Amino acid sequence: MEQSADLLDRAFAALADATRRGLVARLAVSDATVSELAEPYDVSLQAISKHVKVLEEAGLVTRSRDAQRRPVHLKAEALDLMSTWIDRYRIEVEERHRRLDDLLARTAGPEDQPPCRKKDQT
Amino acid sequence: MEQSADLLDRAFAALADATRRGLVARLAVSDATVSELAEPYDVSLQAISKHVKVLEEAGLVTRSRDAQRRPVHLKAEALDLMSTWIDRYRIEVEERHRRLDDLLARTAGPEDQPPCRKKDQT
DNA sequence: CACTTCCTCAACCAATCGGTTGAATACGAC
DNA sequence: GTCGTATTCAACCGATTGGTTGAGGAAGTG
Repeated sequence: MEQSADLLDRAFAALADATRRGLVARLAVSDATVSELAEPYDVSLQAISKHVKVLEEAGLVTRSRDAQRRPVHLKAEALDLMSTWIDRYRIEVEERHRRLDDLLARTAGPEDQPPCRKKDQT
Repeated sequence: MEQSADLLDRAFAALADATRRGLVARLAVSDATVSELAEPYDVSLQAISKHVKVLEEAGLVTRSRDAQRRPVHLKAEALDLMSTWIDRYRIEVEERHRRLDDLLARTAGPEDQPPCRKKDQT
């Protein structure tokens, strides 16, 4: 297995699939076994098992053992890592946007202003 | 809600690549052309152009036209969508974790605690 | 007009992905 | 031990991905 891939790579890739996002949503409510997770989906149990493995390798879930069962548990840490990454740049660009709007509003005040293209807001 | 599923797919997939995350980080500072974006990377210009296209189809960036240049602009909206999705379940699982800790702290006080099987409470 | 710059399209290739089916493992019950 | 349940492993397949090279479009300059 290629272990060198970044954790963010795998975390984002893991959530790029609607089925896996569904599993995460389900696991946010409570831990569940693979069989329980597979129940709402019209795919094989092996497919869900693969999905859980992807989530596990992305650090999004952990699995313990309880007899034959392998209850899956959602971890907040990887979600936290992703959220932090996104918010860093989201805030940065929103901040930049706000400053640009300020500048435009300031310059457009007293003077006669040619049609000034502000943000392309629909 | 379901309309955004496809967009979430593409947004998460877009950020699953370290190069594209690098482009987003660069674009958070300021808009840039494809050539400028490609400069730090040791791949062809076409490869970066493809990456930008992926970001665009994920709704993460827009492109305008300025003579020959196609300046790329980072949009906060898609980042916001992803952040919102993640935080919903991140908070949910953290909340659940906190409640479990509370329960354990409360119950573990006076009594000696046998391994307590907590089944799915659905 | 030709020339240059910036960028995209098209074809191709190897690797990965999401799904399948079939076999194998791990555990508890009988 | 055998049986049943839960889960994973292995092999395969079609589609997608990230990269390449080569050609070409779009716009400003001499």
